[in-house]
Amino acid sequence: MDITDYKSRRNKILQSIVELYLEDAVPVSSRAVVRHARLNVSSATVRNIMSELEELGLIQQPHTSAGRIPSDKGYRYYVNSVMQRRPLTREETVYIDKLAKNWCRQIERVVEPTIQILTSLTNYCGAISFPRIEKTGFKRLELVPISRNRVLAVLITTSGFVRNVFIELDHELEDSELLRISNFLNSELTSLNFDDIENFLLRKTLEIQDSFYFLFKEATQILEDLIHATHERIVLEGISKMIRQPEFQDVECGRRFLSAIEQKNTLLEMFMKGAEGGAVKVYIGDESAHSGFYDCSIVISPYQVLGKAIGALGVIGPKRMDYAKAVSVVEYVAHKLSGFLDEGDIF
Amino acid sequence: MDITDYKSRRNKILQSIVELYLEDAVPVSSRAVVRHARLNVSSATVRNIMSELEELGLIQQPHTSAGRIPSDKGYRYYVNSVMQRRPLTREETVYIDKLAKNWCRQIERVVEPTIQILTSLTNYCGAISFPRIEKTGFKRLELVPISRNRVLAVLITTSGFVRNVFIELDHELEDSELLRISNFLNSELTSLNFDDIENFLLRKTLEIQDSFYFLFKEATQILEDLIHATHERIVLEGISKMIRQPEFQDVECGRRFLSAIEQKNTLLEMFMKGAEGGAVKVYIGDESAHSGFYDCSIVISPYQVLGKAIGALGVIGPKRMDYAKAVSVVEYVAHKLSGFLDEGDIF
DNA sequence: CTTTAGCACTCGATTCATGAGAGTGCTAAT
DNA sequence: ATTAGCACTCTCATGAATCGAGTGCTAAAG
Repeated sequence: MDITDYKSRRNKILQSIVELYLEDAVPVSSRAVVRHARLNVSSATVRNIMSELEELGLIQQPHTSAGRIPSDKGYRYYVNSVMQRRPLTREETVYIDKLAKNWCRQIERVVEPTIQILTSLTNYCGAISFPRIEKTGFKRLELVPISRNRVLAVLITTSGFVRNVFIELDHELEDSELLRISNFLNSELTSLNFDDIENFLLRKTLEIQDSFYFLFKEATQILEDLIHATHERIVLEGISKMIRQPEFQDVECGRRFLSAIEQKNTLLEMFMKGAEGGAVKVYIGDESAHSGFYDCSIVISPYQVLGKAIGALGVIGPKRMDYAKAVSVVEYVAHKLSGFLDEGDIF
Repeated sequence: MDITDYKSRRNKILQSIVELYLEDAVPVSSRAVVRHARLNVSSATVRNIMSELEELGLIQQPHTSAGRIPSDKGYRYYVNSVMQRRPLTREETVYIDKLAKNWCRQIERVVEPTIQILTSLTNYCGAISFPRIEKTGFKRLELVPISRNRVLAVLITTSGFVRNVFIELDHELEDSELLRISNFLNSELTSLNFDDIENFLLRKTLEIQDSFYFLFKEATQILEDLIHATHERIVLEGISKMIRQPEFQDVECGRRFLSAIEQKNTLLEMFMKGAEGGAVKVYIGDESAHSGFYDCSIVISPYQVLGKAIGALGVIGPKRMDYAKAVSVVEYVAHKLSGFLDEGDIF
């Protein structure tokens, strides 16, 4: 038996351990591996290999004379090198497509069906961060005069989302002046990124002619207010499904988890990080930096508009999660959502 | 000793039992009552009265030779007849006033600080239902043409909230026609209630002159879309605080609770009911109709605009909650929020 | 040299008995 | 009507005994 055969058998056994543990949340014995992996060897042989795997730090024993469970390192190795991508089943894609029909150009109407997909299909917590307006493009601005020095600013982004904010102006403005501002911005900024817009405005401030200066200052203020109006947000659901997972039988473990997911800032930060780069990311246990997620793993994918990540979505499950399935679902949903957002050009 | 003295002593003992149980979540013994209620009688006397209270169904024993805990009926009696209103402390009002400064004319910006107040001050779950637009008044409508047959409708309500929706028109409309529609609606509907508006439109449909008919139909469609755009919603936070209460030591109990609060529909329904009438309502255990809340009590108050309830806010705590405090906090916050909404006339 | 049958050993989980302690209910005395 | 006193009940914590799943090691077999 040459070396690759030998290695592949070891992988097979690791795979069995991960998958059996995923099913039952009970330490896996050598006999169970034999049955599951259909290797034509005895449990004693498997035991030998298992102790190698343990020396490598890929699996561990909760106590002598118990079966083995994967270590964090073991999960990592499994995800990187052993796990096989499992394509979604027909039912799953049908279900996703059905719920995705409910998406429409209103943030809440995107968030809710999406989370529903994630939680129902995985039975873990589903989460999605709101699209970051700075990463998306300017489409159109309307200024509705409300009273002497109060204006309702309505902003439409390239992906078709609307954001509005009441603005107190420093000076009273004529309706015609308001119109001049919005015309100016609409002509200058179309399709610019908000990141770029802030630069653009700064640059422009220097070269602007005097008569226009006041208006321009107001315009800048309005845009700034709009861009920073809604602070970043993240929504998460499916707690009750998650808490039914056997690891949360332990009360303390459950409480730790609940505290962790209520810290929306930390969660959001993690999703921001998950939105960098293009691919699905998997954080296993401690890798997610927040100690409350020690027993969990997180699968995150960015979603994009015109190739630019503007947010992230994913699932938070027990470390013992069905990575293959989670990755497939998250990936597919993110892809589909990105497609939807790209069609946002409704003009 | 005459009968009222006798009754008052019984009440005092019930009160002690409720309050001691509130503190420690441990069945209350006769000795503890003696100490707490400062009655100049022996524990044996208290024991006699306690067995009367038990016969009345106000308290119960988890098992022979344990102390007593209040029954649902006991809590009810306590809330109705024994509990003394406790005014908020200086710190509490200061805290509330400080957070209420963050309120502004954007629903999310009202919801979040409010929930924060409720959860921090009570250590239970805080919840608030979104304002129901049907119960509030029409202030202003803007129609922004987006493309040939697509319009962004922006609606401002009397309490200063904004709602917008994209509308696909059945026919292409000129900008001037759009203007005519919005002018018409703005002049006719000002300050009408949305409930009334739907009637008004129905009535008007019959007497409208032909030339205007098409526009009018479009207008009706737009308003309908706006009114029903956002489905009712409710937000709840503070789960991790709640789950730290000793009754949720029991895993099953915690899971039941978590399942219950994830059923947003049921929760919302309850809050709708809680928004009827003007006063704070207390639902104890089973009274809240949803079995998942069997171990919980709910304190709800409507919040109003111009005397009309448009939503509800409250806390969900263990049955063994500090009713006096919860009622005070919920009442004060609801009152303050109503005041804020009444100032919504920003024109 | 690899594989395996066999067996002793380990350790968690379960069961049962025991005792302590908290609290009651009842009775008889005040 | 109240209370001291006491027997009784039930939970909870502790510890011993047992069971069984699973391992690691050894020696034999392929």
